[in-house]
Amino acid sequence: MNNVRTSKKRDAMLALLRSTHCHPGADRVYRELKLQYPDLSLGTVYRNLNHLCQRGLIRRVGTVDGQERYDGVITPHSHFICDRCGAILDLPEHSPGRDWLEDVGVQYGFQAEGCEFIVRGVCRDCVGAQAEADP
Amino acid sequence: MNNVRTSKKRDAMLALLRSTHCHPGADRVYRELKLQYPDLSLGTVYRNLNHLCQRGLIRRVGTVDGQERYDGVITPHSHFICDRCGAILDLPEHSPGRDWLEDVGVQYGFQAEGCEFIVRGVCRDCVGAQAEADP
DNA sequence: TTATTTATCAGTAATCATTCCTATTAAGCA
DNA sequence: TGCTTAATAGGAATGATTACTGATAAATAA
Repeated sequence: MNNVRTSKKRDAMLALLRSTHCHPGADRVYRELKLQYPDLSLGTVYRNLNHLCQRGLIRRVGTVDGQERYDGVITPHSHFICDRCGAILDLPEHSPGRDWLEDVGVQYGFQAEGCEFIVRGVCRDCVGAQAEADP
Repeated sequence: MNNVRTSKKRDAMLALLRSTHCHPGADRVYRELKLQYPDLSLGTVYRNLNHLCQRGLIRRVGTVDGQERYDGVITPHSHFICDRCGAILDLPEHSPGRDWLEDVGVQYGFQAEGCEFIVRGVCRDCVGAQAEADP
């Protein structure tokens, strides 16, 4: 007796998120898997994204242009978000010393579940496009 | 000739954001200033929040329960976000060494505009509430 | 001060991401 | 093979944010 059943569509979502580095949003996941599963519903995509997050199999990266973005790679690493085109890049891990997190946790009385470091700016492609436009 | 005029409501919004540590969202700003300016419009709140962000006078902190949250204190510091009640706390600054940011910037070709470190978990009040519920 | 220009605003409609609802399907187990 | 119920499709509902339009008021000059 297990209260979580296997689901081909959910498995496909997890596989898709694990195989890409573009940190897609719900709409992107929906459109890509719709090709393989023509009867896929957008509600199913959202439900399974939440389901996978709750089980810790994927992570929310942040919202870009009002859309939540997801990451199937859950090993510790940082992210760069391009404010121009919305691209999200993986960066090497940057976390504070465990002592820093413990210190502020004790000082402020919170229980830390996780932490992330996010860099914002303009990505390589957008910098290049700007350079071409401004001679 | 200046293309930015002073506005009592915009000034009041900036003053409110600078005077509080709760990192309010648009709705909170609207409800608080509605007391002082009964004819305040929600559209004005959103327009001015974007306006102040573009001028670098306030910062977006992140979305909590689907609502964008804002910070009027723009000196470098980190944030803690409570996944239970949505509270956002200010933490001391924690940034990587400038060399780290420059190194990854060169490596990945991006121009960094800013970076932030976010800790998520359960805040002191919610930990206490949980302790009371579970004897 | 008065006139002119136009940034700002109130009010409301529209947009869009996300969630909720209900009947239906199918995964796991006996 | 049935039974139970998690998972689903489809669509309606929600809610934050934006867009639109006519009115208002801040800066500047006459």
